[in-house]
Amino acid sequence: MKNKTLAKPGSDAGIRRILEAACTAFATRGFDGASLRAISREAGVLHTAMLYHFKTKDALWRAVMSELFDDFNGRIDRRTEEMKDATLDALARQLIRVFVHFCAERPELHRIMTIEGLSDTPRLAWLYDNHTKRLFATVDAMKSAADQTVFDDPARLYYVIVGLAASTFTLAPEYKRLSGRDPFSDEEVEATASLVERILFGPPAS
Amino acid sequence: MKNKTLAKPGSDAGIRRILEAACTAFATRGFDGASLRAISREAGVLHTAMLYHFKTKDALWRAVMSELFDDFNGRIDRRTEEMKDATLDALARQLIRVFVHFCAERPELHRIMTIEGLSDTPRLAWLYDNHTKRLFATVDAMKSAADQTVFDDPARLYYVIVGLAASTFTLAPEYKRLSGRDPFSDEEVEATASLVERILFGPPAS
DNA sequence: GTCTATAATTAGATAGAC
DNA sequence: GTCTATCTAATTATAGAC
Repeated sequence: MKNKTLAKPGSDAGIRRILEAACTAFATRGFDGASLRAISREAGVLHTAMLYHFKTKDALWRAVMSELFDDFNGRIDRRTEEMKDATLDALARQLIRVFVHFCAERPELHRIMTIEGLSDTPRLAWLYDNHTKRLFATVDAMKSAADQTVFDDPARLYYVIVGLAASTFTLAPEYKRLSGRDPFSDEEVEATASLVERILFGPPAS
Repeated sequence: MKNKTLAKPGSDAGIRRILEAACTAFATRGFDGASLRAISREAGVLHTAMLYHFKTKDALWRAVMSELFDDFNGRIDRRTEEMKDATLDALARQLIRVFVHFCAERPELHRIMTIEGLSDTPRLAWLYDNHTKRLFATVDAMKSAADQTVFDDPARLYYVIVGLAASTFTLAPEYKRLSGRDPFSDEEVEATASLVERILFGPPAS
């Protein structure tokens, strides 16, 4: 037992704070631009404590990505379960909305995906094997709900969805300058969701 | 006159090689990830010679961006001049194709725009004031050619165009893994151009 | 204009006391 | 598990000989 206090010093809350700070840092400054020292300062721990928990910068980055994807996949799975009796068209429209709302709530995932997709690194290979493949499969499952004469290829459909659904959130600082609006506001998120839904599946039936 | 030889040692060709190497480096590894020493090694010059010509890393980055945008704007202006007697619909379709082909030929521009759009830095402010505003104006001039019931907002239209036209080239390493295809091949570039044209303006009249 | 040398800072990572 | 101290290497940038 030893002197087990209410909350272990930095173990639990500390690790969560580290993951949060690392997530923000990797998403805004990229893997190279984010320094372990800056992340640890933000999280309020020493950078040596961070290295004790995560061994290397690479391992910290992978932990961040796994946490983000677990969150996303959980939301997709729950909505799919809720809609198990619905038509494919209704399911696809709902999953697109889950996707857009996730991009708005946690833009870090697609920011990091965008940064890492730019060049062929071991991190991209790891992402592809561990997470991108599954995300792609989720998109692929929706393909027959979209207009087959326009979206005939699953890889292209994937980039249409990501490009349309994520870009105003991913590039929020630029979007704010261009539009004068906050892409994370309720109205803007809804506008994004309807735009993507309409382009992919046409006007809603209702 | 002094001893002016045929080609000055590194002035002309050297500066072009530096700009090329810097362009590639900034686009694949980001501003922070691209080191002056790696760029100079790639360009075959000493990093001190580079600093002599460009003073700072920031100034080198701005020179790269201005060169890229000058190239792009020149192509848009030339095509606009060539089409001065055409309908707006025909002009808009042509400009979209210029845009897509430019993204395929020089993916570095939108790769760097994507990296810099992620967070609010002095570089983003500089980009916006010096180049993005004009690019946005070019897009805005095309807006009445698109379906007004779907693309009612110029800022959203901008991100639809960029998201659709650039993403397979910008994220080429990821796209290659997902699709097994080379996005820069003639067939893929044409497929991208037709997809964007179709989504924005509908099936071609001819 | 080019090169060597170096300043000044920061990076990721390790060792060892506690 | 945390903290101090430190190692090695890399970074941007400058000074000054040629």
